[in-house]
Amino acid sequence: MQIAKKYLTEGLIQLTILLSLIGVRVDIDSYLSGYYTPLIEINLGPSSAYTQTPFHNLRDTLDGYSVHPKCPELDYFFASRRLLDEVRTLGSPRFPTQLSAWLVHQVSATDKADCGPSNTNNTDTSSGSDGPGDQAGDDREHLPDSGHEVCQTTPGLGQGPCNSGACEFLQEASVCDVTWSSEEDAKIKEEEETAPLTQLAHSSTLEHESLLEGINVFSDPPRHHLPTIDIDQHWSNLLSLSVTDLDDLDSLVTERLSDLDTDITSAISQDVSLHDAMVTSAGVFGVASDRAESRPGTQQQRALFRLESTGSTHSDASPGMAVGLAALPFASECNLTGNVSQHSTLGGCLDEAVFDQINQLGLEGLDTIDIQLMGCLESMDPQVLEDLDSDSGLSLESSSGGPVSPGSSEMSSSSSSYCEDECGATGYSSEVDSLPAKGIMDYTTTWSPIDLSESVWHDHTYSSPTFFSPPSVTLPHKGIKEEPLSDDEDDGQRFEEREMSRDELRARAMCIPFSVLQIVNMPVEEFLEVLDGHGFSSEQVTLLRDIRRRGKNKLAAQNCRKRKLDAITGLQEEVERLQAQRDRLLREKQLTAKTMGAVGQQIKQLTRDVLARLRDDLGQPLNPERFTLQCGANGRVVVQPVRQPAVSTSTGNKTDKRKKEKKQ
DNA sequence: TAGTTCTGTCATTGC
DNA sequence: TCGCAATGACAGAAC
Repeated sequence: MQIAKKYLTEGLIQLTILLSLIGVRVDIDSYLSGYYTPLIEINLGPSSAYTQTPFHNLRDTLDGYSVHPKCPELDYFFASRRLLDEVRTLGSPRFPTQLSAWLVHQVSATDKADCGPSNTNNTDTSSGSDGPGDQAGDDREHLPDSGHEVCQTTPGLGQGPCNSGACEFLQEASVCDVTWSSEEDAKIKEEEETAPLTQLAHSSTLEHESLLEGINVFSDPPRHHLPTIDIDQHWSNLLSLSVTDLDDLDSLVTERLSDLDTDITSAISQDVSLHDAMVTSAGVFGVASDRAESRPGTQQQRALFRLESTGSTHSDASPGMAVGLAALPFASECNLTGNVSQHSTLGGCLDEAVFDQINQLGLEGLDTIDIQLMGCLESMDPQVLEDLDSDSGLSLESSSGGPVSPGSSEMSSSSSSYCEDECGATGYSSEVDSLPAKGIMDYTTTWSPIDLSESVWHDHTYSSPTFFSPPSVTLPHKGIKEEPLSDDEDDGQRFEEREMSRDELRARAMCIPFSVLQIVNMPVEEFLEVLDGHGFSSEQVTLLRDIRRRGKNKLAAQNCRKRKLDAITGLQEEVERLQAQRDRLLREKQLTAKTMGAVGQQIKQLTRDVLARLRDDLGQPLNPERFTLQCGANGRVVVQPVRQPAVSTSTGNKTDKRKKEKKQ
């Protein structure tokens, strides 16, 4: 029992180490490419109200629309959300590995029979249907064959010792990545057909491998199944793995891990609670088990509840930490583990380790955002939450004209004038900013605590527009704040006229049948054709040219200012980085000086000792003040007279010595 | 009321 | 030569 305890404790320490590594080493591109689909499923799925915000999808993926990459607020928000999402996404594919390790002792041989002899990822349909440990269920709930996948992916996690994902992980982590062969590639193609079934279990392994090796292997397909090994071998492999591959482990995590003690073993002894932990945690990641999450109607509620409970569980952490923690896969598991009273220590350690790592990544900003978001979410009905989730994107889109959010249809209907122009010819961003006031007032009010639409998301999207904008409006930015919309049409018209730009008014006054956006954005050839083909007067032509010039210059100015701000920001970051480097070098310098001083003292002492043992021609000990030891390049040590420093005060002594030497 | 910030515009330069 | 992007400078509005 003692041995088992030791194994389990150390093994869990290693698992925690791996988790901390997960928290640290996040490869964005890999996730975007390798896990893009699950990411989308997770974030767009209704089961996770917190993760539904599709901001990370806005930039590059939606119908040619993209938020301008230079928008600083967007950058910050996207970066934060993306990192958070990535960390959160780690849960579904990675946790199976951890779960497998936890369940090594749980599943008996009978389950093995359920799993089938050859397929390590089959299994345990009961666990699959019931969902313990199944994180893929949520992702695939929306899929027609979700149940099937759940059954088959889950097993890989909860299998017996020989087939557990831990086995695979252990072996693959230490061996497989290096010995990846073409033969396996062939198998990959076959298995890619059944990838949804096996990839989940494998993905965790792959990610761990990548973490260990510092290489992104997310494109790796599922591996073939490895032979089984016994539990002792698992743990020994795991331990050896840690020794060889985890040398660079963060010391902080290691310190935290030292706190793991009896609670861990007791936690390990309760596999059922771990199952439950995985089950309940699945909702957060969008990965569900059928048992716990089979009722779709309760999913959002469960997710929300889980978020709240997570925050309450970690009372020692800041609210933001707690909230952010809920978004993390391991965090939620920790939380759930902590819900089982005996596991609080482990959960706390994991949480702290993970967040220490995250904080080191500079993700503090996540807290502020997520605090606000969760502040809204927690106060709402789950059903409303679901809507708001999309609205969170909408508020962004409302400023950017993006088509993503469900509310966009409403937005476009009410303000189609600009939304048709997905270009984001956002020199006329003021128009876009006014959207919330027109079309989505309800959403705006709902999101008032964050109020992204008002001031945060100034959409200075300067990307070249593909245009089409409706005649009217270049609304000055201030327009939104000044004038609440009136339902009265006359008031609306007057408001519109009042908010029209000067050029728009001029164009209308000159009977120019083009909007400013059209004039500005149309290709030069088309513009020239318009000038020639419509029989405009010289005044009209001049106005058209001026409007086009001013419009383009306006965009250019916005671009220019944005770049300037970016440059300033970059320089500030560079300054901070250099200051930190300077401080570090100064500390190193001081340390080096100290070391040199100590070594010098040692050398002096050693020299004195040696000289004291040497005798001159008269048999007298050598005076350490007059002689010193010099080590030559060949390694020989010779005794040399001390050179007197050429100081003015010692000139007299020098002359005396010279006289003495001459006499001698 | 002065200072700050934001935005639009003009003039200029270089490609 | 023309179109355009980039940018400095200025002015006006809003806070």
